[in-house]
Formats: sequence, structure tokens, C-alpha cells
Amino acid sequence: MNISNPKKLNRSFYKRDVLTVAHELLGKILIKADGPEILAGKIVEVEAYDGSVDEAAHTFQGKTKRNEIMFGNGGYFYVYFTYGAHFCCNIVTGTEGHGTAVLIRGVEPVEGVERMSFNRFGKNLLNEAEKHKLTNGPGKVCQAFGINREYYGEDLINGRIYLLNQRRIPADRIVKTTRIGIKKSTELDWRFYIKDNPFVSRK
DNA sequence: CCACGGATTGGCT
DNA sequence: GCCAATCCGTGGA
Repeated sequence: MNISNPKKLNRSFYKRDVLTVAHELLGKILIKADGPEILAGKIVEVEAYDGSVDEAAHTFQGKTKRNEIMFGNGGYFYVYFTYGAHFCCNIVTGTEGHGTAVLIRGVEPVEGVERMSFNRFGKNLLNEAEKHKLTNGPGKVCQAFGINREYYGEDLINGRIYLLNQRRIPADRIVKTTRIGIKKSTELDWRFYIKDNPFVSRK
């Protein structure tokens, strides 16, 4: 594993402003350690959501059973089900009462590629040319990692899912654009991705 | 109870 | 590029 500084991110990292955390999440390693097998991937694409100003956020219309984890402290996992088929996972940010989170839209596999391929396609990937299809999208990341509603509310400091610190991606390697797949608050440039990385869902 | 539509994906034109 | 598939959370009656 190509990890230079394998230290778990702590609570204070997540409790900051959602846009700051979104930026800094790029390049960090997402780990799922549930049982003997480790799955790991470098975060390459994210989107920020903030219910206080952002109509596209699930928290915009107040607290419900589905979104309540987003209103708690940062450093927890918000997993939701959508389009009758897909799970998407988010990193909750901020402090108590802030309905903010960062959607993980793309990761570059670091460890457990075989398992990810099996989770996605039911078989081992054959060609290098298709490898990017493993995890270049929010639903794909969850399917590859086996993330479902069982992980709703997982504590990223003491749980089966956590992040490892890595050097910050330089600003000139980060692209900032509008978010994908939403109909409201489309003017906000709250999507961030690592330039030229093949595991970004789209330009 | 019922209707609506979604932070997506993959297949087909 | 377009569009159907397919649950279920949410809100209103």
C-alpha cells in the first residue's frame, strides 16, 4: 500500500466547515475494515452539501429520521439509498445542529481491488482498461466497498470505516465545478476533484 | 393510505 | 445522448 503517513483522521478534522473538509478530503484514504479483509481507496472526487443555504442538501427542510445523522457532530457516516438501486455515502462535517456533509463521488482503489471487482461485477476484472469503472461514481464506490444501510451512522473514529491522513493535494491539482445530478442550487461550485484522475465520475 | 420523485447507473439509439 | 429500472423516504389527505 502506498501510504506515506498512515494516521487516522481525528474528530477535529471533521468538525470544521464543510467546504474546508471537502477540499481536504481529496487524497485521503477511505478504509473499510470489517472482518479480516481490508478495502482501501484514495478519495478523488467529492461534493459538499449544507442544509443552511443549499436547497439540494437532504437537510434543507429540517431534521427527519433519514437525515438526522447529518445534524450531529462531524466524523460520522451518512449512507442513503436512492433511485431504488444505489447507496451513496457521505462524511458528516461540522458540529451539533449543522446539517452538513461531503458526498464521496469517486475513489482510486488502493487495496482489495479483487473484492471490489467481485462486489461490482460478480467476477474478477480482466483488463486494465475497465478498471476505472470500479469506483468512478458514488453508487459504484458503495457497491465496490459493500457499503449499505448497515453502515448508516458509523463512527469514523471508532468504527469499521475510517480515513487515513495523507499529504494535502496542492490547490493547482484540484478542479472546482458545479455539482452533478441535482436540480436545485445548481449555481454552487461545491464539487471538487483531482485533476486528470481516471476515477473521477466525469469532467 | 397514497402519490411523488430522487446527491445514479448502465444499456440502447 | 437519452431513458427506464426500482425502492422507499417524505409529505399530504
